[in-house]
Order: sequence, then C-alpha cells, then structure tokens
Amino acid sequence: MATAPEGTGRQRDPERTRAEILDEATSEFADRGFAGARVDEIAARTRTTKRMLYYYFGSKQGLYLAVLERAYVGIRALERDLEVAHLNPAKAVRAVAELTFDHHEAHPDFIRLVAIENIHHAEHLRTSPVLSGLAGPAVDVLDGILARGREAGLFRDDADALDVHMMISAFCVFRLSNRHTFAAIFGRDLLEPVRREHYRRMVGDLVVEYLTAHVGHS
Amino acid sequence: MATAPEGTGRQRDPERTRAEILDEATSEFADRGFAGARVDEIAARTRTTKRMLYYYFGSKQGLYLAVLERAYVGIRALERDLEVAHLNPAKAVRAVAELTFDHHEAHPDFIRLVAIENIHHAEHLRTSPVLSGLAGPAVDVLDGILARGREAGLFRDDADALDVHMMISAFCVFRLSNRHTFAAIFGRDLLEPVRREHYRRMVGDLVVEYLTAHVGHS
DNA sequence: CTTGTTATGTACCGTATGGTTAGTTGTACC
DNA sequence: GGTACAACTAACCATACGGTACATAACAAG
Repeated sequence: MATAPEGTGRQRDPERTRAEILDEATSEFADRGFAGARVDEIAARTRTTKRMLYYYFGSKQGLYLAVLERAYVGIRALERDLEVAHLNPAKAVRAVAELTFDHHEAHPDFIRLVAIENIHHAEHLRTSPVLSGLAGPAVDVLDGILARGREAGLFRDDADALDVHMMISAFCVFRLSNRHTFAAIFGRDLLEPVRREHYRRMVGDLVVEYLTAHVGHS
Repeated sequence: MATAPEGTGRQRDPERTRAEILDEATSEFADRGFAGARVDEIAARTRTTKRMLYYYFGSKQGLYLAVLERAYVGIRALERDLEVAHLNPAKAVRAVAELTFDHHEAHPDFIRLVAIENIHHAEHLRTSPVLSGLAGPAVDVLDGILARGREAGLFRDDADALDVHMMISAFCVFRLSNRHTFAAIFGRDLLEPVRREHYRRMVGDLVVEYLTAHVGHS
C-alpha cells in the first residue's frame, strides 16, 4: 500500500509536481495566450524540467487543456452550492449576480483563459469531455428563480435563464477582460477598490430593474 | 505632380499595397492573436512579399499597431456623428445602445482585436499617440443625454456617462467576444439571426430601465 | 537485496519563424 | 532617353521553440 505522500519528506511526489506544473502553466497561459506562452518558461518556473511537463501532459496543447479544465470546474461548484430558495425572487437574482461578480473578481486568470479560449473559437473546450455538460447548475438555479418571479407577477416573461445569465456574465466579465483597453482609452480603472461597491450594486440593480420593468403597468 | 494612382492600370501602387497588407494582417491577427499570427502567412495572402511588410511597417509589432489603430478609428467617427439632440433622453440612450450593438455586430474583427489587446494589457494601445484621446465622442454624447435626463427628473443620478458606456459595451462586446465558449457550454449561439432583435431590444431595455428605476418613487 | 516500475534529469534535434541582405525594375521628372 | 528614387523580389540567416532520446535514481513489493 502506498503511504500517502504528504509534506516535504519525499523526493518524488507526482501529485505535487503535477499541481505545480498546472499552477505555473495557468499563469503563463493566462498571461500570454496559447501561442505566446513558452513551454520552457513554464518549466523554468517549476522545480522540475520540461521533460516532466511532457511526461504528464503529452504536449503544449494537452497542458493547456488541463489548465482550462481545472479552471472551469471551480466556478460551477460554487454555483451549484448557492442556496437561494429562502430568498424572494428579486433578492435571489441579485444574489446570483453578486456571486458571479465576486467569483470573477477573485479569479482573473479564469476570465483571461476564457478570453483566450474564445480567440481560438473554443476549439479545445468543445472537444473536452470534462467540459461538456457544465451548463447545469447556473442555469437551473436561475430557471427556478425566474419561474417563481413570473408566477408572483413580479418578473417579465420575455427573458429566459440563459438571457439573464448572459446579462450578468457580460457585465462581470467585461469589467475584468476589458479592463486594460478601457483604462487606456477612458482613464478609469474598473477594478479600483473605491468603485467596487458601486459596480457590485450596479449588476444587481441592472438585472432586477430589467426583470421587474413595467410589470403590472401598461 | 503625381497622377493619382487609380484603378488597376499601375504595376506599382504603394497605397494599394499598404491597404492590402493591412487587410490581410487584420484578419490574421484577429484570428490568431499577436503571437499566433504568422508574418509569412499574412504575406502569402497578399500579392506582395514579406519584405514589403517590413518595408512599410518595420516589424510584426509595427504592423499589429497599424492594424489596431485603423480598427479603432472607425467606431469613434460613428459615435461622433450620431445625432440625438432631437430625441427624448430615454430614446437617446437607446439609440446609443443600438448604435453600439449594430457596430459591434458588423465588425467582429474589431472586437477580437480589442480582446487580444486586453490579453496584452493594452500595452500597444497605451503607447500609441494615435489612440490616446479617443475617448471624446462616445462619452460626450452620453454625458449630454444623462444631464438632460436628470434635469427632467427621469434618470437616476448615481451613474455617470462612463458607467453607462460600460454597461452598453459589456453587453454588446460579450455577445461577440464570448460567443464561442457560451455556445460550447450552453448550446446557444448568441449571434443567431432569429435572436438578433430580441437582444437588440434587450440592451436598450436594460439601460433605460436601469436609468429610470425608482425615480420619483420611494 | 533484488527487481520492476514510476518519476526525473540532461542533452540534444528539426524546423518554423521573425527578420535581413543584396539586388532589380517601374515611374516621374527633366 | 537618361537619371534618381521609390517600390518591389528573391534568397538567405539566426535562433527560439516545441518536442524527444537516452540515461538514471527513487520508491514499493517480495
């Protein structure tokens, strides 16, 4: 039986080596894109050599895919565990919006990887079995909230869960992914801490006001 | 005096050569990113050779910058010429939102270049004299509309022109820039023609409902 | 202690790629 | 029709880069 490899006692530790490679690869890919990332550079930043990188992941593309998969799994777990049944529909969508807002802000590398993957027409994402069928949680939660809101006569009925998810993502993603060109042109850093609460309230307001607009009127 | 180089009569035509290089470079850079783009590939797609590319633009980076500058100039001209003085504030913001929506949809390459530039932390954009001070038109127009809306007691006063511009851009940019990962995960193509009008109305509603929310109430 | 296997390090390779050197030809002007 | 310059071509170069061949050392099991 294998004694669990813990701490720093071992000289050989595949788990740790793998994780270390993934960590450095994540930051290199997020920083320079797929083509711009350098395999030698990733290897140099770990305690191992380039050889190990190919030993575990086969190719640059294989490593990139592994990085992408690990990054995507995180956010879905969060969404799945969000508990909103006890909130009224308006507060519930706001909670979803703020969860997205907080997660994206806390994981800029994830956002960058998504941007990079889009430049490549999501060709890696599309062919990864791990990443197919990730849609579940986020959409289901929103679907439930919208249904409740419509039944109560609070929400408009011409927007579905995917539309709302898209609205929220658009706002939260843009704030990170377009931060640099926005700052360069308009001179405002969208991530400045002083403005954080303002924008956090803004996503919530945005989606709630949109959903409750004119319901009951004309 | 130079007889204006027109038509196809000439064997040598610097203007045409330059433009042709820029066209092909735009699509190559937009398609593969800066590092992924191949200088040889760009040259092969033009009627000239790689040497000309260096003759006119000096380096791969110089060419990329020229591409970026040309792409950015277009949209600002549009915004500057938008006439909204005769519209009431709500209709005016909606017009701005729809102009952005239409432009982005018509120029996917521009959106892709912006995404790529953001991956590079906007380092090229920041150092380009041509691209500094491009903020003007879009913000001024929105600023005027918001002022009118607030004076008339129609609009809330806790969002400025940049905030609104950001909201609109976020929505319109996301629809294009994140099209592929969104489709891969959720199975919905945000650019499907059937949904076009739905989304176009959605940006307008979004920003108008947000701005007019609760004004005059509680 | 031996042995098979997994993990790891060193040194190297072929080629794709950005960039250049050197020379050639069309065009305007006199 | 000669001349000077801008526009253009072809062949070449150095090296950065993804990837590999080969050797070896740590570990678990008997």
